[in-house]
Amino acid sequence: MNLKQLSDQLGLSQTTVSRALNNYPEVNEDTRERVKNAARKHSYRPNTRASGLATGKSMTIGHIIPMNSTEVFNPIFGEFIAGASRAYSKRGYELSLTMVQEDSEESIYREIASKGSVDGVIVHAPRVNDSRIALLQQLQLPFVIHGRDNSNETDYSWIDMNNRRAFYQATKLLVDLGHSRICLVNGSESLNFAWRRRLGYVDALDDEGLSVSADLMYSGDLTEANGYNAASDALAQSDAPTAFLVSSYVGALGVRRAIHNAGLVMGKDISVIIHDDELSYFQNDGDIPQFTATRSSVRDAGERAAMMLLDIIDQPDKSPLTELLDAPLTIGASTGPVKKLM
Amino acid sequence: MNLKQLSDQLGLSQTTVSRALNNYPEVNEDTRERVKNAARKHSYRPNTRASGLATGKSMTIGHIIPMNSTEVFNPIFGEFIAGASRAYSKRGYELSLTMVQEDSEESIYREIASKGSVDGVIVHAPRVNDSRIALLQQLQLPFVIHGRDNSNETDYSWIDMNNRRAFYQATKLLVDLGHSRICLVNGSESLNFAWRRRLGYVDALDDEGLSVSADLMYSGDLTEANGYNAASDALAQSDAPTAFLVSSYVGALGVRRAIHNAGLVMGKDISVIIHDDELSYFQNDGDIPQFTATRSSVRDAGERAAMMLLDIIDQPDKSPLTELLDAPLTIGASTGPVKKLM
DNA sequence: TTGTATGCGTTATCAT
DNA sequence: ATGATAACGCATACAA
Repeated sequence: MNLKQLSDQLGLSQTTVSRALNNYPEVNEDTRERVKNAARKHSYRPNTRASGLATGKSMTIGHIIPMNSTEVFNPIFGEFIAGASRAYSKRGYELSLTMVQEDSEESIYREIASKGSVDGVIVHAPRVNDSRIALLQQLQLPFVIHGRDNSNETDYSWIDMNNRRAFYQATKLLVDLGHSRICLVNGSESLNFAWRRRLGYVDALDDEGLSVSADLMYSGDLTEANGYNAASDALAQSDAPTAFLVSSYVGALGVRRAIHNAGLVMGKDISVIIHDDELSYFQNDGDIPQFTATRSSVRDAGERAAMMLLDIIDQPDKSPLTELLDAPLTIGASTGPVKKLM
Repeated sequence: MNLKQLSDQLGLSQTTVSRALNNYPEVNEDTRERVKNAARKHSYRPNTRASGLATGKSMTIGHIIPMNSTEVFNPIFGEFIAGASRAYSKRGYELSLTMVQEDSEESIYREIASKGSVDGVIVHAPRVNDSRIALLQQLQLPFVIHGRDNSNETDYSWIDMNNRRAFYQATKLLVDLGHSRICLVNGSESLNFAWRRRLGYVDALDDEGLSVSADLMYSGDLTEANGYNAASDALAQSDAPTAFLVSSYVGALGVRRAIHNAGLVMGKDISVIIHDDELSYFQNDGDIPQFTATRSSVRDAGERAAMMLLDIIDQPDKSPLTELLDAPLTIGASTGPVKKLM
C-alpha cells in the first residue's frame, strides 16, 4: 500500500493524506481522523526511500565500528549501541552499522558521505591524533565522537568520561592503602581512552613520589586472555606488584584467574581496581561489589551521544556540544591494605 | 556531486553515465573509462535513496535484536553481526540494526515490512514456538533465522548449530568420566537453543540410566552473575554436583568463581564443560584450552547466515535453505574423572 | 481546508 | 553506442 492507493481509497488527494499523516495543522480534524484510521487499518507506512528523497534526509544514523587487525569485537560497542538505539527509536531514526578495517576507514567515511545514506555518524574508539575528525569536518557530515582527541577538544562534538581523573583517583586509593608496586593493565594505548588512563596513573604515581616502572605497564586488547597473560607475567617478576589497575571488567577476569593460579587471594594478598563500563553481562554491583571500580555506564553514554547528535542535526548552529561524564570510585571486595613482608 | 552534474561535466547524458558506472555491456569502453575516472575523481556515489527508489531495492538487511525484560545485551549478537557485516560489505549491502522490546516485536516487523527500508531480515534468538516465522511469511519479507523453531524446520530458511547433539555428547563425556550429579547451567529455556540443549542433556542422562533432577537444572540470562549464583546454589546442596555443563563461556566464568569460592579446584574437584561460541574477547584455545568445550563460531554463523539471505534475495526460488553446523567437543583443562568419597 | 504540479536522484524503457 | 523521457513514492510550493 502506497500513498496513491491510500488516497484513492479515501477519495482525497495525495497531498491531503500526506499532510494529515504528518500532522500539518491546516488539515480538518475529521479528515485527519479518517486518514489516520485508514492508514492504521492498512498498516500504511511512507516508503523510507521516497520520503527521504523528497526531504533530503535519511532519518538514519551511521555507526562505524573499527575492527583492529586482531579482529576482536569489543562488547563495549554492543552496549553503547544498545543505548544509542533507545534514542533513535524515540525520535524516529534508524541505525546503520558498518564494521570496517582500520586501514580502509577513510574511504568508508568518504563513501558514506557521498552516498548520503545517513544524516550523521557516531565515531567510535578515537585514537591518539585521530585523522577522522578533520576528515568528517571536511566532508560536512554531522558527527559525535565517543571519546575525544588529545590535542583539540573545542571544535567538534564529543561525549567522554573523565578517564584521566578516574585512573588518577584509583591509583591514589591504592597508594593510600600502602601499595607502591601497582601494575596497569590497559587497553591499547594507541586509543585515546587508554592513553588518558595511563596519564592519570602516571600522574598519580608522580604526585605520590613513587616511581613509574615500564615493567608494570601492559597494554593491548582488553580480552580475558590478555588480562591473564599480563597479570601472570607481572606476578612472576622478582619484585611483583601488590595491586592491579585494570581497564575493563573483562580484562580483570583474566587478572583474577592469574591471581588464583598464583595461589593468591584477590582483595587480601592482591588488590585490584577496575574500570567498570557496566556491561549488562558483567554486573559488578550488589551490596559489596566483587571489584572496587570506577564506574560509568557505556550504555548511558550511547544514549546521550545519540541524543546529542540528533540535536546537532536539528540545530546545527548549536554545535559543537560536549559532555564529560564522571566515573566515581566505588569500593568493592577486591581492595585492601598492602600485606607487609610478602 | 550528483548524476546530473557529473554527466553535464562529461558532456554525456545521465543515462550513459549511469550505464557506464553500472557496467552495462553496450557502453563504449573508452567512454566507460572516462566516466569511471571522472566519478572517482569527484568521488561520486549514486544516492542510495534515489537508486533504491528506482530499483525497488534498498540494498540493506535488517537485524532485529530482541531485548528481554532484563535489558541485557548479549555479546553473541555483536559477534554474529561482525560476521554478517563481512558478507554485506563483500556484496554491497548495508546493515540496519534495530533493538526492540520483546512485547513490541510484531509491530516492529510490520513497520519494517511496510516501510520497505530493508530487502530482508535476520531473525535473532528464536523462541520455542516462535510466532515471528508465520508473521514474516505473511509479510513476504525474505528472512533467515539464526536458530530454528521446534515444531517445523522445513518451510523457512535457517542456520543453526546442533545444540542437542553437542549437549548430548558433552553430558555423555561427563558420565563416562564417572560423574552422575551433573548440573546444567543453561540459557533462558524459552529460547529455542536452550530448550534443545536441555533436551540433549536429559536424553543423555536417560540413555545412561541416570536420574534427571530438577535441582540440578538452572536457566536464565547467561551472565557472569547468574552463572555464579547458579553454581553457588548447586554447590551448597547436600548432594552437590561434581560436574557442570554451562551454556556459555561468560556464564562459566561465574561458575568458575563459585567453584573457587567453595575452595574447590576446577578440573580436579569439579569438572566443567562449556559451549564456546568463540567470542573474540573470550578465546578458549591454546595447547590446552582452559575449558573443555563444544565449539562453534558464532561469527562464522553470522557470515553464513548473511550469505544465505543474500542468496535467497537473489534467487527466491531456491529458498528455503538450511544449514546445520556441528559443534565438536574438544578437551581442555576443566574436566577429569570424578573424585570418589568427596 | 483541499488540490495541482513539481522536484528529489536515480534506473529503466523506448527510441535513434 | 547514446539520448530523451518516464517512473519510483513521497513532500511541498503554489493555486484555489
